[in-house]
Amino acid sequence: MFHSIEKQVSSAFRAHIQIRYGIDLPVTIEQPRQSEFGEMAVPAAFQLAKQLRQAPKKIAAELAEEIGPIPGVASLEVAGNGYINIRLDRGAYGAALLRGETAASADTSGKVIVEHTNINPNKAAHIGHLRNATLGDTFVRMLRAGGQRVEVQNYIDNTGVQVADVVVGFHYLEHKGISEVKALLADPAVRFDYYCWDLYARTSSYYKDHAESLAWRSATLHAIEAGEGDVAELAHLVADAIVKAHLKTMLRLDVEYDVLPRESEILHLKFWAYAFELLKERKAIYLETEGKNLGCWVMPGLSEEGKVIVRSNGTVTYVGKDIAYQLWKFGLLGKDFYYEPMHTYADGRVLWVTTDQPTPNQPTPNQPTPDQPTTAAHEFGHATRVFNVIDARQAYLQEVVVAGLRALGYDEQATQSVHFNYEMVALSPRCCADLGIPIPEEDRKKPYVEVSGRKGQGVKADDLMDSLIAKALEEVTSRHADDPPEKNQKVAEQIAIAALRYFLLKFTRNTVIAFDLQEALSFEGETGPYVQYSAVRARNILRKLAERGEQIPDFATELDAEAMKRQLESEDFWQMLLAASKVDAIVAGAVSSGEPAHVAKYAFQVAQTFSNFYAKYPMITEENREKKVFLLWMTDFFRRQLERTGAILGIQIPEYM
RNA sequence: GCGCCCGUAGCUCAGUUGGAUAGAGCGGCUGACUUCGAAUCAGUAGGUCGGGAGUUCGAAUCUCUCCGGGCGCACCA
Repeated sequence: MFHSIEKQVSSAFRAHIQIRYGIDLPVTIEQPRQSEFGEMAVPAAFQLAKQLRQAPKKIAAELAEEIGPIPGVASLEVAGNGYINIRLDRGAYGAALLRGETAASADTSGKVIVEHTNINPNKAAHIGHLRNATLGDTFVRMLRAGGQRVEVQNYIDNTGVQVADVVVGFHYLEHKGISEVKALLADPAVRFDYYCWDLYARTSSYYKDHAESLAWRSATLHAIEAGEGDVAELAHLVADAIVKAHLKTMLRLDVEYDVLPRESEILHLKFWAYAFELLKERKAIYLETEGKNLGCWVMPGLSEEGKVIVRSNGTVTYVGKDIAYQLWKFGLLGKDFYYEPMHTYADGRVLWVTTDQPTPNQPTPNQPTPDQPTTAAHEFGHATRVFNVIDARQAYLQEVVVAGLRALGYDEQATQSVHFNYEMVALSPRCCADLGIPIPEEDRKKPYVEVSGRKGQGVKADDLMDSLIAKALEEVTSRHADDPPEKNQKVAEQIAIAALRYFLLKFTRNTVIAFDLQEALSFEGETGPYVQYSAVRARNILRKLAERGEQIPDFATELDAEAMKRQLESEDFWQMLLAASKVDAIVAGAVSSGEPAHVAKYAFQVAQTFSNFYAKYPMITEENREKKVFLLWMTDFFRRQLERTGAILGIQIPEYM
């Protein structure tokens, strides 16, 4: 609602300025610092002052005088040195919200691909992976809330060094073959992803002590790349099992995907070979004839020596494969994967995985069948914009990929390739102490410490969630001893996930998170559970009313524009309603700035506003009928807005708290 | 050495893309549960926005410089 008026005001000013001064100015709308100044402020006069060489105050006066009526706006006034402050028509605003007007603006500007999670399938997920997935998933929800078509991809590097190292562990260190690993997988007492976590650490440390054993790694990599033999089969077995474990972990957080493109298919379907020809043909890479990169295919430009794309032994680097993959995402490769369904989510959405050959009797994504209803357009790739949610430390490699697109002449796609970067999750020294991770003396005073996955250090995602759920269950049970345990369990899970997601989202992307277990376990203050608690309280009021034998009023018939106007004369009510009605504006802003944290912050603010409202205005005992109905409507409105905003953050509202 | 990021209240962080009197949570201190459930609310203390210079009507935000921290710059990903 707020957002649509904002857009109207902006375009009205833009049009007027165009006619009046012949200047095309994209008019921005700000929020006045003080609420007494009104609901919106237009600083356009300041920008015009430079070009017109006139005092901003004079221009502002002209604009305010001449612009004429704008729907929803009650008055304009010039303030300060040249601000135009805008007051909204409160009655009309409230009445529109009462009617439930929603500006459903479907974005038709093509499809967006968001690639996130991308965990190496060789061990259990850790806290850093959760930041990636939570950021990516929330951004997807934000885009979808704005009407955007989004495809979620989770790239699986099932042929890389990390998988090879675990295979080395099984094969050379533990002398386990396919049947032994299958036995491990079948053993309910073994958590395979945790097992691999430790095995990977053991392999890494073995390499360190026995440098000659690195030959095992390259032998394994070659076997995997060739795709034949027991070692390759073992690698597939491990990677597939770990991918399933990751999907399960992510599902606990309500994170879902549309398709899993796998590196093995990029290799087998010769995506790289095609991209390689393209790069050579368009002179984006050259064969180095001297120096340390002798015999390599190199992309020039980004660093002094250039970036090696193809090694002197003929194998392709990760960046090379990523260029091919990025081309495919934009539909520029002229090749496609084959697909098969891998999993069906609770809402019927199907998760597809790539394969290297057509699977008989399986519906393919491009040919939906009657029993395979089309929920999204069943054609993967062909995006107009691509967001790659990847750790900031890989910025250089992402630049190389984009430079590759540009060198191939795909400037448009290069600009539409966004590295959605974020800083790492480190651990606070206190947290390391809590977890028994040894840290060097000089690190104890640092705000955070980066721990090593190779050493098997870190916080496993599932362990963290388990701790959060245990803590939440304790809290829930202490308040609801009479409720059935399975219900309390469900509530505890919702609270734990909300706490976790909110914790990971409240920091802006370029802030290093110093993870602290005690802080993450907190359910008070600026946390996910606080947001949930507000929504639950709003719902409780309406339920309490029914328990007292009162009907929930039919708001639309009992309140009209006049009643709204009367009630909203109260500055307090007006400010509260205003705060709660800005979801669309906030989400739109957060999408353009690429900051899910802004949505999290807003959710907290709305929750806080409601808590304040709740404490200040008892409503069940309110005697003035109109006011009572209004208060109840406000409560219901808050509830809806909190649920909506929560849903965008992936936070569910529990039945009780 | 080159490149990118960061420095804001005791702690952890926001700061609407250059706007009006710098905000929040935690922690501290005062208060509020017989009331729609206190995972809450009200109040209070706490700032030379790392230092300096510049750009202009206007700077936490842009430029330069210095100080302090982080991360990259592989024929790893």
